[in-house]
Amino acid sequence: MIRVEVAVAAPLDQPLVYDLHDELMPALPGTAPDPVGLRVLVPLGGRGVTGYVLAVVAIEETAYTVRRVKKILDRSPLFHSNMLPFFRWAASYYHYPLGLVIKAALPAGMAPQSGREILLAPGREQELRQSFGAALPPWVSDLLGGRRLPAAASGRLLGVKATRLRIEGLVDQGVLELQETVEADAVREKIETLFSLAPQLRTDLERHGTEAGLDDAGWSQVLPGDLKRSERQTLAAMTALMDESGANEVPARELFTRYAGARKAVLLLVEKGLVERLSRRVYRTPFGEPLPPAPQPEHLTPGQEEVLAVIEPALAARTYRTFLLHGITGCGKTEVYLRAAERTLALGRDVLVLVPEIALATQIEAQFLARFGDTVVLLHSGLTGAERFDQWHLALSGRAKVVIGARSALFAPLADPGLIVVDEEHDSGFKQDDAFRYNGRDLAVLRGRCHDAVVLLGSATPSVTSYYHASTGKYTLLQMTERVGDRSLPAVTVVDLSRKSGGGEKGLFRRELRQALVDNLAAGQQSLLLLNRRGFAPVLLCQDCGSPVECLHCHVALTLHRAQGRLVCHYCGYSIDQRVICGHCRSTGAMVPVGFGTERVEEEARLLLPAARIARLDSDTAADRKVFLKLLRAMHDREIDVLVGTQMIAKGHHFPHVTLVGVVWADGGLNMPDFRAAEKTFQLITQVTGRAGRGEAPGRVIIQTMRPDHYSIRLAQQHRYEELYRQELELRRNPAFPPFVRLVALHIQGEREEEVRQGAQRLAGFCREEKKRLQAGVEILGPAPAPLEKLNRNYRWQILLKAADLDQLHTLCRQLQEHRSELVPASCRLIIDVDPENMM
DNA sequence: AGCACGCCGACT
DNA sequence: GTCGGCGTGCTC
Repeated sequence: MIRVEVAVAAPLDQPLVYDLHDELMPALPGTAPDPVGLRVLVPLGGRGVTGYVLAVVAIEETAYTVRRVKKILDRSPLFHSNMLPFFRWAASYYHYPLGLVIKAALPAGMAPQSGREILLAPGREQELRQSFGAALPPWVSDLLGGRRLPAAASGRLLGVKATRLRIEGLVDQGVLELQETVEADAVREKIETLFSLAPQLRTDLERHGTEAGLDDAGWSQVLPGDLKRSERQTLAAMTALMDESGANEVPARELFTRYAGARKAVLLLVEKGLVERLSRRVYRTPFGEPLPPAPQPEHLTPGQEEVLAVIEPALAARTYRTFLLHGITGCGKTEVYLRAAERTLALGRDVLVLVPEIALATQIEAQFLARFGDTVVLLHSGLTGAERFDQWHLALSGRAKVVIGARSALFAPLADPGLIVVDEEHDSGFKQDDAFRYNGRDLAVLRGRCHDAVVLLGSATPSVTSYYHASTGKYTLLQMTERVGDRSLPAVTVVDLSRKSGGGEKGLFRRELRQALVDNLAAGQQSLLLLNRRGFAPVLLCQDCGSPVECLHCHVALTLHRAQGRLVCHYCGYSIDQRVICGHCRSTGAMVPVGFGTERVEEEARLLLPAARIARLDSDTAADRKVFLKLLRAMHDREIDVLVGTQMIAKGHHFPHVTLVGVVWADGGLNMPDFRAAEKTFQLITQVTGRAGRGEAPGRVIIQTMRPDHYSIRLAQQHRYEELYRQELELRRNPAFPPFVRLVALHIQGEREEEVRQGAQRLAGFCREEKKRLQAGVEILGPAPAPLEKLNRNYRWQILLKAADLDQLHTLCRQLQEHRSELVPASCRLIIDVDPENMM
């Protein structure tokens, strides 16, 4: 028996100690296996939960009774022990329980809990039937029908008080039984059956066979005489298939497709020892038909040469270092990533490539696949559970050397990452906004440090924070200022929407943009139209009383989605039919759409360009990855003239035939209560601007805005990143915002308004006292209702903590955690958001 | 997170 | 006087 330390998949801030008994060990192949990294099912209170073995410990005396591990859930560890410092650090930095950090790091659907199945005791049908009388609930009928109730259904029944008592009563009488079970993992490995010829038969065939296979006479020399026709045909099909594939075995599926009679016959052949049956793990792959990769360039640009000359020695040194690669759009950053990856693989180390969203994985994936073939795996939420599970195992087993993926791929089980690339490092998509609020980019830097790896952060518009780190020497700055092939950055025109315009200027497009769209279509070129808001109109107003239609669960206006005929809440997903009656004045008068979204842009574009092929790309149309890929491909094949979309069309895509980009309304983001509003606006405009003129023809960009003089728009127009950075630094000095201070946001949410408000006030009061006690230089802002005060039925308040010294914030957060139960009622949730990205 | 235990209001 | 509501605290 050994004693192990286990992080359980529950919000506990301590690992727990369990005994691992020898009789569970046979589940593990090999001698003296190291249990670290294994999943185990452990008792916790009255149930069984998944835990992760952290270490073998030599604790003898304990103040509590040590319980024993119920079950080992894996045959081999799911992560290398070298990941543990990383997990631990992430847990303490983000004030999130270690067990849940590990759960988030592993593929989903692999943290089973124990449940209870209800079953009928033998011979007690009568009593069960009688106790319910005439009207049998469906579950009772199921039991009488000889079925046992699976854990999920049983859990639902036991959750209802009255039913629970009734069931417990029947259990006491011995009519029903409860049986503890563990749900199976949602995903499992896939095993394929293959058949091969027995060695003896194979050598015989080789001796007698000819290139063209055996004729009847040949077969009869080799084979026993008493074979059925179907057996002979099976062997013939097998040899034919093996000839085609050049392999020594035939997958059962292929064999049966070729010759259906083989299903039975092959079993006879196995019995007779002529054929052998094998099984082999197959890895389900998510690679569809890849986009056509750009060919590998023969020469690197001087800019690429220059930065690689710095990166390569750092790779060879095998020490931690972070580079910030600031390269303008179209300068060929991807090629730098590819060369750096090549170098890393040559050193025998692994490569991790992170992109902010799945859409971009597709582009990068095509390049990496073309260059590195099947050492590449993909990990992101667009994969099915089974695919992700298999891709994960390919990395774990060391067969895959390159992992490409979104945020969560950061946890990929590569044994020895030597290079971690974070593309579009400024993108807020790296920040996860659910319970475990980590920033993928920041954790990538940390992981690099843990593995002595080079971290390469790339962007055309680096985040102010990263650029600041580069200026202080924490990161090394690399610059690329020339576009590939000497292409110039496109000319950008700003159109002032606030100026009252002359006749014929109704609608979304002003004269410049209308004309440009018409001309560009006539020239046979592609155009992009960006508006960072989906739907048809963001608000629907009652004509009589002027009140907007709001979400039931959130205090926000519903967005009209005309294509679906529905009003949709963009925060919680609630939706109703668009034919509503005003809830405020009950007027049945008309409801008027106000404002505009991508659907409306698409509609206006169709009116303006009736002959054009127009498509829309936003999270409504691209919800399905297949549809998304189809749209991208259609764009590449020039089957689309005008692509309308949200920021999704702005990021990273290489569209060589786009020569016009129109930003329909650039100000949306500027009105947000977010100190990064200007930075984000600059990034979005610059990114979308970069989509124009990536091919032979030069590009042109038209930006429509109400605030043509706003510095973020003016500087984006002039391609002046450095100036934007300097402006932002000045603005953030006072009042202080990152990078000069670190932030932690405390979110308190719950269904009862008063409790949330009071909890928030107690929390803020506690913070102020602790600040005094610790003499900390922490600034405490709030409590204040969150900008979206009610969301998903929850009232939300927040407190913002600022400090120049991060350690002081961490100390304060730890104090908070400790006194959490006294401060916030159990009905409210407290979320600690370290380095918040989204201030809403 | 879930589950057990313990204290108060509405009912037999 | 009991049942069942939910708030409080613990889990190796």
